[in-house]
Amino acid sequence: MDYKEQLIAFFKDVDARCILGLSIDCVIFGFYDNQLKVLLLRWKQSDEWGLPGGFIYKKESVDVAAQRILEERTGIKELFLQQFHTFGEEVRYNRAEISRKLNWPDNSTRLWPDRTVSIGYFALVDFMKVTPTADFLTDEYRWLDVEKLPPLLFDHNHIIEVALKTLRVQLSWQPVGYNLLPEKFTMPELQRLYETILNRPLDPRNFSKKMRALGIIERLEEQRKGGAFKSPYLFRFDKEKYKKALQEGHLSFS
Amino acid sequence: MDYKEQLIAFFKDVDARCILGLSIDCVIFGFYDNQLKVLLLRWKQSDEWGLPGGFIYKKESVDVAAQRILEERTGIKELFLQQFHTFGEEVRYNRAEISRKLNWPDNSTRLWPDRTVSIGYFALVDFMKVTPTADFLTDEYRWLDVEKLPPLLFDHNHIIEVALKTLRVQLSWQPVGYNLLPEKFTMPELQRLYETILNRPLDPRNFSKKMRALGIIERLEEQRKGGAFKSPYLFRFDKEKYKKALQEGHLSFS
DNA sequence: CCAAAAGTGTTTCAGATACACCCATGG
DNA sequence: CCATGGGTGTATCTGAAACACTTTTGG
Repeated sequence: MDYKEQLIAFFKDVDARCILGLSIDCVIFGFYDNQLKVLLLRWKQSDEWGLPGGFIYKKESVDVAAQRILEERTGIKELFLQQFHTFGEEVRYNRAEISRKLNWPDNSTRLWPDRTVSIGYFALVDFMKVTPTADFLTDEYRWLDVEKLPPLLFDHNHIIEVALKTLRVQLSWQPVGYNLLPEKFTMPELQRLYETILNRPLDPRNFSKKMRALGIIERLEEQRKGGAFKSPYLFRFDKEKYKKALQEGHLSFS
Repeated sequence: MDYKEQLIAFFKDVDARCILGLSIDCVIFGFYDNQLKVLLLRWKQSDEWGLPGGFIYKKESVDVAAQRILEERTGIKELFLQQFHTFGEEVRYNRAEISRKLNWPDNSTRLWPDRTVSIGYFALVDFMKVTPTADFLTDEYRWLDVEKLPPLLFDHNHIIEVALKTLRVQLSWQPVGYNLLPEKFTMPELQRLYETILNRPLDPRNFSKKMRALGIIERLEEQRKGGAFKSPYLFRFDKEKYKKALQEGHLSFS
């Protein structure tokens, strides 16, 4: 089978097994190199990038489908995953344009629906624990800086914007640090994470004071060596206290 | 045509004009008699109540569909309307049970899809400005107190709960008072509204102080007469200042 | 005159902000 | 020894919370 035939078979299969006209798009956030990153996939035979996504089986809840898609793409089973918006614009893409951008044979989009409503989920993952895997339609993945995204396929730039906005608003009651950082981290790393998401600088004295006051992290004896400067202490989240603080609505930065 | 034939024709029409397997449910909040109310519809030939809802035309954005459905049910064109969650459980209703509850003829649900994903919207409306209208499937409407709802059709109790939770969280940055109250209102009425949504009492001195400090309302010379007690002053929102305060993130009750 | 609801000011406390210097490390 | 980033405490301000009595009205 050549690619064209494979594509047609793929869409026939989707039509048979999945709900029509409804899809899921996942904005997978990671934190690395002091930058907030999004996992993106490059579509086969093209230079076009888009979000990981997929379809919902006829007998499968939407949440489970999102989890499945995420696990397929990242290999992570337990992760923070949240529905944030459903995108239902009348025109979310131009079929001819997509066909051209993706270098698809002319009639391969016949089975592609006229319009698709997409349910957006965002996930927070520990960059280091992820082993990204491309799907049938794509053959390369990359973590891209949220602040420096190229034009993406479909309305994916818009979807990422909405996800980011949601993340900012929810920063006060979501376990952001817990999910985006490795087990051990330094105070400046945690601060950088919050600064990146909020997109503004925070005072290191006040930040550290607040984090320590909440009692959600514990300082380890270890220090991180290697930089040409004072070795920072390592910290670890106290999972229980973190959850409690979130429930009680602390962790807000106004 | 008897009801059975009408039903079949109705669903055939929906199938032809609308997106399959996707619907909209609207939680329409109103405030009256110091209680937060939801607009519900009674389905024809039954005693079962459910939320106003509808389907999305093939060439229509989901937001526009929600607006259209709301206008059809309330007669109001400009209203506060917001998508809050998409409900995609694998089993959101039992077809046989629904058929029985609604006293539908046995084969009338053939055209009814196996499962439907529903996009939830909530609206805040001025109770007095609404002239509710039943739709094809229903023949009576009623405003019910959110705290005293009977078991509703489908997963509508759950949908209302989620809407209410969202409303509570967003109370700090949504124009709740502006949309739910009539043009002129008293301070105790406004306070009662906030108390009802938050489901806890607020101190009248602090409340009034805060509202006045924000400068989003203006006191009129008029007073409301009629009660066997001191006549309260009437207030009116300063629309511009209200919007500004919301944008700046005031109006939070912690 | 009495019951019911409206109206109003001060004190206290907690959390947020502003702010600057010394320390440790590798090169 | 120097450049770089890490680490820390105090004073001030703002907004939230607690709290009780007087006024008006209709019956």
